[in-house]
Amino acid sequence: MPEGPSIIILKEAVQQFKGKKITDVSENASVDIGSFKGQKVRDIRSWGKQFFICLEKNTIRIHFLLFGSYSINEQTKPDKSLRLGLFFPNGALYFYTCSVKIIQADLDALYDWEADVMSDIWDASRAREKLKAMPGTMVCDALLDQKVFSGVGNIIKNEVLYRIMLHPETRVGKIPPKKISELIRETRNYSFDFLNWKKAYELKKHWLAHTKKTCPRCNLPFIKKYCGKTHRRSFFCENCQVKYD
DNA sequence: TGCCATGTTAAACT
DNA sequence: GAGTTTAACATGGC
Repeated sequence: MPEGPSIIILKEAVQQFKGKKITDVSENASVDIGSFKGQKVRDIRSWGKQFFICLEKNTIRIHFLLFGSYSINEQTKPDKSLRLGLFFPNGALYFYTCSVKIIQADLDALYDWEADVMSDIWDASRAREKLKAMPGTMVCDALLDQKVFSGVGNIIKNEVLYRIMLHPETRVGKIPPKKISELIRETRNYSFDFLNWKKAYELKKHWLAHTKKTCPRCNLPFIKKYCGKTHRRSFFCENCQVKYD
Protein backbone atom coordinates (compact mmCIF):
# COMPACT_ATOMS: atom_id res chain seq x y z
CA MET A 1 0.00 0.00 0.00
CA PRO A 2 2.82 2.47 0.53
CA GLU A 3 3.33 4.44 -2.71
CA GLY A 4 2.21 8.06 -2.93
CA PRO A 5 -1.19 7.52 -4.61
CA SER A 6 -2.23 5.08 -1.86
CA ILE A 7 -1.56 7.79 0.70
CA ILE A 8 -3.89 10.11 -1.22
CA ILE A 9 -6.64 7.51 -0.91
CA LEU A 10 -5.99 7.36 2.82
CA LYS A 11 -6.06 11.14 3.08
CA GLU A 12 -9.46 11.28 1.40
CA ALA A 13 -10.82 8.54 3.62
CA VAL A 14 -9.71 10.31 6.77
CA GLN A 15 -11.29 13.67 5.97
CA GLN A 16 -14.28 12.63 8.11
CA PHE A 17 -12.10 13.15 11.20
CA LYS A 18 -10.98 16.66 10.31
CA GLY A 19 -12.02 19.08 13.05
CA LYS A 20 -12.95 16.20 15.36
CA LYS A 21 -11.54 15.75 18.83
CA ILE A 22 -9.49 12.70 19.77
CA THR A 23 -11.43 11.15 22.62
CA ASP A 24 -9.06 8.26 23.25
CA VAL A 25 -5.83 6.71 22.05
CA SER A 26 -4.39 3.23 22.06
CA GLU A 27 -0.91 2.36 20.98
CA ASN A 28 1.85 -0.12 20.67
CA ALA A 29 4.43 2.28 19.31
CA SER A 30 7.48 3.56 21.08
CA VAL A 31 6.30 7.14 21.02
CA ASP A 32 4.73 9.25 23.69
CA ILE A 33 1.16 9.51 22.57
CA GLY A 34 0.02 11.06 25.83
CA SER A 35 -0.50 14.48 24.29
CA PHE A 36 -2.94 13.31 21.60
CA LYS A 37 -6.01 12.83 23.74
CA GLY A 38 -8.26 15.85 23.85
CA GLN A 39 -6.68 17.53 20.83
CA LYS A 40 -8.63 18.37 17.71
CA VAL A 41 -7.50 17.36 14.22
CA ARG A 42 -6.52 20.61 12.59
CA ASP A 43 -5.51 19.21 9.23
CA ILE A 44 -4.79 16.02 7.30
CA ARG A 45 -1.80 16.25 4.99
CA SER A 46 0.60 14.10 3.04
CA TRP A 47 3.99 14.45 1.42
CA GLY A 48 4.90 11.59 -0.86
CA LYS A 49 4.66 8.42 1.19
CA GLN A 50 4.33 10.26 4.49
CA PHE A 51 1.00 10.93 6.13
CA PHE A 52 0.37 13.66 8.70
CA ILE A 53 -2.37 14.21 11.21
CA CYS A 54 -1.93 17.81 12.32
CA LEU A 55 -3.21 18.44 15.83
CA GLU A 56 -3.36 21.67 17.79
CA LYS A 57 -0.10 21.21 19.66
CA ASN A 58 1.83 18.80 17.45
CA THR A 59 1.67 16.55 14.40
CA ILE A 60 1.57 12.77 14.06
CA ARG A 61 3.68 11.48 11.19
CA ILE A 62 2.90 8.03 9.82
CA HIS A 63 5.16 6.18 7.40
CA PHE A 64 4.00 2.76 6.26
CA LEU A 65 7.35 1.50 5.04
CA LEU A 66 6.92 -1.83 3.24
CA PHE A 67 4.20 -3.59 5.25
CA GLY A 68 2.14 -0.87 6.85
CA SER A 69 -1.64 -0.76 6.68
CA TYR A 70 -4.60 1.04 8.18
CA SER A 71 -8.29 0.61 8.78
CA ILE A 72 -11.14 2.94 9.52
CA ASN A 73 -14.10 2.27 11.80
CA GLU A 74 -13.08 -1.36 12.12
CA GLN A 75 -15.53 -3.56 13.97
CA THR A 76 -13.28 -6.31 15.20
CA LYS A 77 -10.71 -5.63 17.84
CA PRO A 78 -7.31 -4.79 16.33
CA ASP A 79 -4.58 -7.35 16.88
CA LYS A 80 -1.02 -7.05 18.12
CA SER A 81 0.30 -5.37 15.00
CA LEU A 82 -1.63 -2.23 15.94
CA ARG A 83 0.73 0.70 16.25
CA LEU A 84 -1.73 3.47 16.85
CA GLY A 85 -5.47 3.74 17.33
CA LEU A 86 -7.24 7.09 17.41
CA PHE A 87 -10.81 7.31 18.62
CA PHE A 88 -13.23 10.06 17.63
CA PRO A 89 -16.88 10.76 18.42
CA ASN A 90 -17.73 9.63 14.87
CA GLY A 91 -15.41 6.66 14.49
CA ALA A 92 -11.92 5.25 14.83
CA LEU A 93 -8.70 5.17 12.87
CA TYR A 94 -6.13 2.37 13.19
CA PHE A 95 -2.56 2.11 11.92
CA TYR A 96 -0.64 -1.16 11.77
CA THR A 97 3.07 -2.02 11.41
CA CYS A 98 4.14 1.45 10.53
CA SER A 99 6.50 4.10 11.79
CA VAL A 100 4.82 6.64 14.08
CA LYS A 101 6.60 9.85 14.96
CA ILE A 102 5.67 13.11 16.63
CA ILE A 103 6.67 16.31 14.91
CA GLN A 104 6.78 19.58 16.82
CA ALA A 105 8.29 21.72 14.05
CA ASP A 106 6.37 23.56 11.37
CA LEU A 107 5.63 21.11 8.56
CA ASP A 108 5.86 23.73 5.85
CA ALA A 109 9.48 24.36 6.70
CA LEU A 110 10.28 20.66 6.96
CA TYR A 111 9.37 19.34 3.52
CA ASP A 112 9.81 20.44 -0.07
CA TRP A 113 6.12 20.38 -0.99
CA GLU A 114 6.68 21.04 -4.68
CA ALA A 115 8.53 17.72 -4.92
CA ASP A 116 5.39 15.67 -4.22
CA VAL A 117 4.29 14.22 -7.55
CA MET A 118 0.68 14.03 -6.36
CA SER A 119 0.53 17.63 -5.17
CA ASP A 120 -1.40 20.49 -6.76
CA ILE A 121 1.78 22.52 -6.48
CA TRP A 122 4.05 19.84 -8.03
CA ASP A 123 6.76 21.73 -9.89
CA ALA A 124 8.10 19.96 -12.98
CA SER A 125 10.75 22.59 -13.60
CA ARG A 126 12.22 22.07 -10.14
CA ALA A 127 12.40 18.34 -10.83
CA ARG A 128 14.27 19.09 -14.04
CA GLU A 129 16.77 21.27 -12.17
CA LYS A 130 17.38 18.54 -9.63
CA LEU A 131 17.93 15.97 -12.37
CA LYS A 132 20.38 18.27 -14.09
CA ALA A 133 22.42 18.33 -10.88
CA MET A 134 22.77 14.54 -10.83
CA PRO A 135 24.01 13.52 -14.29
CA GLY A 136 25.84 10.40 -13.11
CA THR A 137 22.83 8.91 -11.34
CA MET A 138 20.99 6.07 -13.02
CA VAL A 139 17.42 6.99 -13.86
CA CYS A 140 16.10 4.05 -11.80
CA ASP A 141 17.70 5.61 -8.71
CA ALA A 142 16.65 9.14 -9.61
CA LEU A 143 12.99 8.09 -9.83
CA LEU A 144 13.12 6.61 -6.36
CA ASP A 145 14.82 9.68 -4.91
CA GLN A 146 12.16 11.21 -2.67
CA LYS A 147 13.81 14.60 -2.84
CA VAL A 148 13.17 14.66 -6.59
CA PHE A 149 10.01 12.56 -7.00
CA SER A 150 8.40 12.35 -3.59
CA GLY A 151 5.82 9.57 -3.56
CA VAL A 152 7.31 7.43 -6.33
CA GLY A 153 7.92 3.80 -5.42
CA ASN A 154 9.21 0.76 -7.22
CA ILE A 155 6.01 0.00 -9.11
CA ILE A 156 5.70 3.52 -10.47
CA LYS A 157 9.39 3.44 -11.35
CA ASN A 158 9.12 0.31 -13.44
CA GLU A 159 5.89 1.31 -15.14
CA VAL A 160 7.05 4.82 -16.03
CA LEU A 161 10.33 3.57 -17.50
CA TYR A 162 8.43 1.05 -19.59
CA ARG A 163 5.83 3.58 -20.65
CA ILE A 164 8.47 5.95 -22.01
CA MET A 165 10.68 3.09 -23.25
CA LEU A 166 13.72 4.10 -21.26
CA HIS A 167 16.30 1.67 -19.88
CA PRO A 168 16.53 1.83 -16.07
CA GLU A 169 20.34 1.98 -16.08
CA THR A 170 20.55 5.05 -18.30
CA ARG A 171 22.50 7.84 -16.63
CA VAL A 172 20.40 10.95 -16.16
CA GLY A 173 22.99 13.15 -17.89
CA LYS A 174 22.78 11.02 -21.06
CA ILE A 175 19.03 11.33 -21.49
CA PRO A 176 17.99 13.76 -24.26
CA PRO A 177 16.08 16.85 -23.01
CA LYS A 178 12.86 15.75 -24.70
CA LYS A 179 13.04 12.38 -23.00
CA ILE A 180 13.64 14.10 -19.65
CA SER A 181 10.45 16.10 -20.22
CA GLU A 182 8.62 12.89 -20.99
CA LEU A 183 10.05 11.24 -17.88
CA ILE A 184 8.89 14.04 -15.61
CA ARG A 185 5.48 14.31 -17.28
CA GLU A 186 4.72 10.60 -17.30
CA THR A 187 5.88 10.11 -13.72
CA ARG A 188 3.11 12.43 -12.63
CA ASN A 189 0.63 11.05 -15.17
CA TYR A 190 1.27 7.46 -14.19
CA SER A 191 0.92 8.33 -10.51
CA PHE A 192 -2.61 9.57 -11.19
CA ASP A 193 -3.39 6.51 -13.31
CA PHE A 194 -2.14 4.46 -10.35
CA LEU A 195 -4.48 6.41 -8.07
CA ASN A 196 -7.52 5.82 -10.24
CA TRP A 197 -6.76 2.14 -10.83
CA LYS A 198 -6.10 1.59 -7.15
CA LYS A 199 -9.43 3.19 -6.27
CA ALA A 200 -11.12 0.82 -8.70
CA TYR A 201 -9.22 -2.16 -7.18
CA GLU A 202 -7.70 -2.93 -10.53
CA LEU A 203 -4.16 -1.65 -10.20
CA LYS A 204 -2.36 -4.94 -10.88
CA LYS A 205 -4.41 -5.54 -13.99
CA HIS A 206 -2.78 -2.52 -15.59
CA TRP A 207 0.83 -3.44 -14.88
CA LEU A 208 2.72 -3.76 -18.13
CA ALA A 209 6.21 -4.36 -16.78
CA HIS A 210 6.26 -4.70 -13.00
CA THR A 211 6.57 -8.43 -12.10
CA LYS A 212 5.94 -9.37 -15.72
CA LYS A 213 7.78 -12.07 -17.63
CA THR A 214 7.47 -10.91 -21.22
CA CYS A 215 7.32 -7.58 -22.98
CA PRO A 216 3.78 -6.95 -24.27
CA ARG A 217 5.22 -4.88 -27.09
CA CYS A 218 7.71 -7.30 -28.67
CA ASN A 219 7.05 -10.53 -26.75
CA LEU A 220 10.69 -11.00 -25.79
CA PRO A 221 11.39 -11.90 -22.16
CA PHE A 222 11.73 -9.06 -19.66
CA ILE A 223 14.99 -8.69 -17.77
CA LYS A 224 14.62 -8.80 -14.00
CA LYS A 225 17.59 -7.12 -12.39
CA TYR A 226 18.40 -5.33 -9.15
CA CYS A 227 19.58 -2.06 -10.67
CA GLY A 228 21.42 0.99 -9.42
CA LYS A 229 22.46 1.98 -5.95
CA THR A 230 18.98 1.40 -4.63
CA HIS A 231 19.16 -2.30 -5.64
CA ARG A 232 15.44 -2.46 -6.22
CA ARG A 233 14.11 -4.87 -8.78
CA SER A 234 13.68 -3.55 -12.24
CA PHE A 235 11.66 -5.25 -14.97
CA PHE A 236 12.58 -4.06 -18.42
CA CYS A 237 12.85 -5.00 -22.06
CA GLU A 238 16.35 -4.68 -23.47
CA ASN A 239 14.92 -4.68 -26.95
CA CYS A 240 12.38 -1.88 -26.50
CA GLN A 241 13.72 0.31 -23.70
CA VAL A 242 16.50 2.54 -24.99
CA LYS A 243 19.73 2.96 -23.07
CA TYR A 244 21.36 6.24 -24.03
CA ASP A 245 25.14 6.23 -23.78
C1' DT B 1 7.35 -23.80 3.92
C1' DG B 2 10.70 -20.46 2.76
C1' DC B 3 11.34 -16.70 0.05
C1' DC B 4 10.43 -12.36 -1.22
C1' DA B 5 8.42 -7.54 -1.46
C1' DT B 6 4.77 -1.08 -3.16
C1' DG B 7 10.54 1.24 2.12
C1' DT B 8 13.72 3.69 5.05
C1' DT B 9 17.26 4.36 8.48
C1' DA B 10 21.40 3.65 10.80
C1' DA B 11 25.36 1.12 11.78
C1' DA B 12 29.39 -0.88 9.89
C1' DC B 13 32.56 -1.13 6.34
C1' DT B 14 36.18 0.85 2.84
C1' DG C 1 34.60 12.45 5.89
C1' DA C 2 32.46 10.59 1.90
C1' DG C 3 30.67 6.83 -0.26
C1' DT C 4 29.30 2.16 -0.02
C1' DT C 5 27.37 -2.11 1.90
C1' DT C 6 24.81 -4.55 5.33
C1' DA C 7 21.45 -5.23 8.88
C1' DA C 8 17.33 -4.26 10.95
C1' DC C 9 12.45 -3.72 11.17
C1' DA C 10 8.03 -6.98 10.42
C1' DT C 11 3.61 -8.88 7.69
C1' DG C 12 1.38 -11.42 4.11
C1' DG C 13 1.15 -13.64 -0.37
C1' DC C 14 2.61 -17.22 -3.28
